[in-house]
Amino acid sequence: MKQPTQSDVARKVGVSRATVSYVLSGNKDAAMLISAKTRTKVLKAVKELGYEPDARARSLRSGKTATLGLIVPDLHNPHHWQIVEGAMQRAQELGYEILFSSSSLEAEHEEKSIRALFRRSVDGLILLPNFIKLYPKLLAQITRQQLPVVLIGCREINIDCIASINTEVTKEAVRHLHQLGHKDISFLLGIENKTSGEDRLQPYFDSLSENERAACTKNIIRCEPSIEDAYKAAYSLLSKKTFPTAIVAVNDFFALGVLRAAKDLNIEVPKDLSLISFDDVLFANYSTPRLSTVRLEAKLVGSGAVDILLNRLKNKNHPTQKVRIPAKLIIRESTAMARTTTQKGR
Amino acid sequence: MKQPTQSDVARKVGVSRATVSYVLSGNKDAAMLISAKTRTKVLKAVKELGYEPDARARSLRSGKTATLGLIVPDLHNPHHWQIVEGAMQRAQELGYEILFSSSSLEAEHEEKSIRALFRRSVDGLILLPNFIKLYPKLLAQITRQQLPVVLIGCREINIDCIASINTEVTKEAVRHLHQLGHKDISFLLGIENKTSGEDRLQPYFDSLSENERAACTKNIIRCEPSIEDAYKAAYSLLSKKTFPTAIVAVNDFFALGVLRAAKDLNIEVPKDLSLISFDDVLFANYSTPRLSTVRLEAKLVGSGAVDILLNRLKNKNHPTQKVRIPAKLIIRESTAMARTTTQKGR
DNA sequence: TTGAAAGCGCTAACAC
DNA sequence: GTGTTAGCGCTTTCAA
Repeated sequence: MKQPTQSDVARKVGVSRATVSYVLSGNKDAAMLISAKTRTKVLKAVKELGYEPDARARSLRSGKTATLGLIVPDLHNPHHWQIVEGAMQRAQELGYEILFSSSSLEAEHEEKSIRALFRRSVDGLILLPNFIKLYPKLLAQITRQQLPVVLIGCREINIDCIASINTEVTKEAVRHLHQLGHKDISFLLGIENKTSGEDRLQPYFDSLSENERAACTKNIIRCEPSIEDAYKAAYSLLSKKTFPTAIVAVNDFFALGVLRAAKDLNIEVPKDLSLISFDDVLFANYSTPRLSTVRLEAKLVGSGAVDILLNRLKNKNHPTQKVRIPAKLIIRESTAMARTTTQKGR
Repeated sequence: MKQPTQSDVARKVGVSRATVSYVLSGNKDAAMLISAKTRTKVLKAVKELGYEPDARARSLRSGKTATLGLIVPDLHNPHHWQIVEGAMQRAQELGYEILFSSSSLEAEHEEKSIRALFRRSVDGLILLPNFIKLYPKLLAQITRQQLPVVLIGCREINIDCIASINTEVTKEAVRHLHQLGHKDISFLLGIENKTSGEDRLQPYFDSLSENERAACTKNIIRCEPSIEDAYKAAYSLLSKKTFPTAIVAVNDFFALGVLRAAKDLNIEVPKDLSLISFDDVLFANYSTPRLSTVRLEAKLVGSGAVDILLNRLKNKNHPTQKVRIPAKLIIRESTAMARTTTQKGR
């Protein structure tokens, strides 16, 4: 049995296809023109047949898809899920759908994903880019076709974007650590271009004292973006004779790896080591110790991106929108007064 | 500037649209018919113009969409993400796309999501159902249109499905606990119909001794599906004068809540309380203590679902496929010998 | 080896 | 108020 079409409905009621279209289209001007009697008859037939309008045909004709594309780098990081979740919820509220794909941290995938969304003719794109700089051609195509894009993370000029602002709050985090007496603070983040978080490096650096900065090179630790890699990096760092009194981890996920490494080395957090991270994912408040972290409001970023994109769709000439979501330092249990000896205090 | 169409390419090369179609279609019979010279000319023009075939038009005409629908109940549970990830990866490998949506644990959403996928004319559907029993009409429509469906979790007769088999391994988990001397084992799971895991209840029950079963009613704890709810439920359970020596939690997420509640009540896991859960999500191996858990191979379930669905698409008359992915008990640090006193041992 | 033409299911301008 | 009709961009016979 095949899916019923508009014609089936029209035939059943004894009206033309256009009438059915008018009844079902959200278009109010058109809907007004149909008599109540006809409308109810049509609606009844639609129900009986279980008719659903074909979105492809509809959008092919109307030029609108009511669909937004969303690409995130990878699915391992809960932070990205939150963004997706926020975007999907908001889109559904507003009658849009999200076509979502992940680039799996591969440049090639990212390009493929974008092309796929092109083919499906999305009305607009939300991008959390990793590699897009590598694909100027693609970017050129996006602009050439005037496909509205909003970027998550504000880097490019003249493109709508949304991001949580970490600059001030990162400084605040370091200040918090300083106030607790920490003078040797490491920063753990992902390989460049593989994870977000580069934006937090500069304010971290800026907040350090001159002395600290001198030792800084050895204090910036980079690792691959899995929790296991973070664990290993932290393990190796904390195995040294002298290790920092505090670590700033670029996300809660990494923090979990650090926590575990500390535990395995019999280093107590926060007594022997303070730890502060970014995201405030769900489990941050349930780990032991609970994580002091910077809440990034990822869900808001996701939903905000949808709002910006829809604004842009309504008004092509709107000036560039740059939305900044304030991040917030949440102090829980993973930060405390710095230990005084270089070695951990037993 | 508008997206270039097939005609633009044809015009540029000086051939007909059909020729362009032949060159680009995966159809080998057709592709063979085109001279190498023409082909390269066409391909060159395609590149120059940045032409991408319109998937809507293509599928409208050909009747195929190369798109699969996937619906999961909610996005909070990492288990579901793993399924999505597995499915997306496999689909991409095989040249299919996944249209993914979440029903946010709401029956109404679930229905809406399915309808939305209908409209987009997916070739098939992968469903992790919560509420579908409530929508016999929808189910009727699915079968009426002969839309291939694969269910995650094997309940319905005569529909393709894939699931991890928990029966034996759940018994094994309880046996493990028994061997450690546990005689008072609670089971923490979600509200019926809101989370998966019902399948683990019966084997748990079956594994209990008669004595244990007598006390069983009070030992089956249900809560809403958030980590906070699990925390509260565990907190209240563990606050009682006599509390179980072991808890089986329906997923690792809940286990985290339990762990935290125990910590807050100064109950040591595993010394005073053993804990075993299901999923083996990423962080299960990084919590303190590391979680003893049943690995559900969620990614395999996701990719397997895609394989089953594509099999079905190739062969409508294939007998019903019921694939079972063996689950595996992973003993880590959250289980140990039962404490001997009813109270926790200090 | 290529081209012409029909039509997938729908919307929107126009006619009645 | 409702019907007629011309495509949206593509694939796919059939004919040349």
